[in-house]
Amino acid sequence: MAERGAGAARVAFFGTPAFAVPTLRACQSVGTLVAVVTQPDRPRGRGQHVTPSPVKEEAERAGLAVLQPPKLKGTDFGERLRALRLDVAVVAAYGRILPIDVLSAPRLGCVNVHASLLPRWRGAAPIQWAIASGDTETGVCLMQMEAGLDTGPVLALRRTPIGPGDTSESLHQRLSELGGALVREELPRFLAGELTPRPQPEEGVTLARMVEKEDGRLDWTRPAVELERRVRAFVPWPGAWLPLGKELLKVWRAEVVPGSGAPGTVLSAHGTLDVASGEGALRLLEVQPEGRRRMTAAEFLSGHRLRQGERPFGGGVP
RNA sequence: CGCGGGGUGGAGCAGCCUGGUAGCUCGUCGGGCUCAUAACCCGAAGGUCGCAGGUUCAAAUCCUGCCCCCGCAA
Repeated sequence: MAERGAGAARVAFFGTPAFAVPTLRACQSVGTLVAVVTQPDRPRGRGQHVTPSPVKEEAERAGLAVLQPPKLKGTDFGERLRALRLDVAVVAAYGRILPIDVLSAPRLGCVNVHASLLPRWRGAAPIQWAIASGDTETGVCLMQMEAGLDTGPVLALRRTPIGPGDTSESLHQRLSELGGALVREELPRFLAGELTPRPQPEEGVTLARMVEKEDGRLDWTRPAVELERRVRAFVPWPGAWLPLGKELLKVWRAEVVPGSGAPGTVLSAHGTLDVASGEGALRLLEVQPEGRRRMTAAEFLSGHRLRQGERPFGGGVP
């Protein structure tokens, strides 16, 4: 079989959310995109309108063929991919596990763009858990996929620091672009056989499980530093939140301040809203009651008279 | 037609069920008090109650339609 130049490489792309779009564009610049695979249009958002994925929208703008198989496992999809005589498939946040027959369909297999420094944060929500855990550095990995979840050898990576002001939104944005750059620069080298797959070490494996609504609940018995990280980690979804009467109060921005008291106790309600935690206090800077817009703590306090010593947000201790 | 909350002086809210004088906290302006202050006192300005129609002697309030914002869900 004759060597093909990188520009002629036959590439398939698997991806779904906005995170994957820069990588999709990178693939276009590296080879010939034979197929773009994304999740089926689903009811989304308020009103539950059936909406195409960001990747599908981008692919259609570019006039690329889009495939939206509802199922991969136990179908002939692997076979259909094989028929495309692919050199490689690039996967970025596709959102489904690829079965063996799909992974082995391209000549060089499938490579994945993963938003963490593997083996740390394998799994669904690496960005959120990196922030929530207080990591000071993260990055993107280009890895060779195998049957296990994010277990394959790493081909190349890019690092980026996590700043004290980073949120999942800002990191998401940065890593998304870094992922695109990674593929644009390293995929040609992979195709040329210039990259050495490095197996992931056994040490340091962590799993970034999918984030649930409940993960956003602020537990006042925890240290304030941890609560503040959750605020940044779970923006924009599920958001850090507190029960307030029968409703939810979302916390968009907060900072750690000195102070102590029974967890959940309001320490200050004069312009600033400080609440005692298990260690230190959390100053709520920007909040959002259900059905209302985001507002500063001072605005919130104008209409919700809270007093020092109250525990309006649940105690954290039953 | 997925479920639900909301749009009231500059800000955040109450009032709506049970139509009948536009209310609260803050801010703004003027004055006073205090060594001082997130303090306190006195006074003032500022509102087509999202838009349009309807019912009524009378609509922020009841009915209909529309616009906009948001939570749940994903």
